[in-house]
Amino acid sequence: MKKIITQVGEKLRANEYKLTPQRQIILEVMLENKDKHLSAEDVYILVKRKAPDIGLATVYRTLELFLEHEIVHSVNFGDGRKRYEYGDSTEGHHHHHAICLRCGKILEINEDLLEELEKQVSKDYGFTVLDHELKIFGHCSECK
Amino acid sequence: MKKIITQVGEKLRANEYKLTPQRQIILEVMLENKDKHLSAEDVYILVKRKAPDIGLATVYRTLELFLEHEIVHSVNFGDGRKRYEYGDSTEGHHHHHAICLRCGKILEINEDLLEELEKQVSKDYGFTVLDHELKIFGHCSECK
DNA sequence: CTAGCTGCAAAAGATTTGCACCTCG
DNA sequence: CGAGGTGCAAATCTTTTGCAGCTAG
Repeated sequence: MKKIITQVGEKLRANEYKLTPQRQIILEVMLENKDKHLSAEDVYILVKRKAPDIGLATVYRTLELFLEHEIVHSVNFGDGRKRYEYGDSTEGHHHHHAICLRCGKILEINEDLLEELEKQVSKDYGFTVLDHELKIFGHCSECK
Repeated sequence: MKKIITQVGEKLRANEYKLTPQRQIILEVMLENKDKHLSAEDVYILVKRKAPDIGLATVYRTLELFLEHEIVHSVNFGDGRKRYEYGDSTEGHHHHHAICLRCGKILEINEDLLEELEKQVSKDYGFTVLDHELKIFGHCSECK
């Protein structure tokens, strides 16, 4: 994990940004909560435990910064808040989400069977595909 | 269109809801703007032209009511507001969206090549798929 | 040093809610 | 008539912004 923090620091510095203690702590929290789809507020609460003086605005600003630098990516489950997850969505190891409409549980789907569809779309619409996001709605094994 | 309005009226009445003039006008606007991804505010502006006395709260309440009764469905493009479109997403004629990251244009993708993936997901995760939503990000033919 | 950061509080947007009055069925 | 609807304004919730002081490099 130390290594990742150093890498991120370099990535930011290469773009004239600084790796402040606050940013480092937010990064740690994101790393400790992979696959958790944290909202800005969630991150704020977790970060507060390590650094009580941090401000909510800093969390928002940092997450947006990380988003631009593809350190995190975001998903929107339609519940009125943006959620963030560690990892670059353009690196190809993006997963999809299956959302249970009864219990609200979110499963990670790690298969990527969309290549065919992407090819089709670039052919038919002249669209260069950079990323995709798939949400599947239904009932999980426990709820049906 | 008259026919659709009557059908919706019956659907609502069957559930103890009323088809008021306001709701009817909102429905008309949705029908006249299929495939347009209107935000609540967009709908409000369009509805105002036909019925200037309508309130924004009514538009919100009505769209949520239509959503529950599967008269409209909603999409979220991550721009901080919910968008609505006429049509039931569970009927199978859902389309997908290709979003251009340069000009913001949204293309409708009408192919449905996700059946394979859905089968895979029900097999591997015991998840009953009811609906899905796919967004593709990239550059459209004009922007690349 | 100084451009970039931070915390705080205020502002901005989107959506929801309380309430007194109105209306569909 | 009465349950459900409506408009309005106020309230709520998430996210953004202005600003004076702070700090990484």
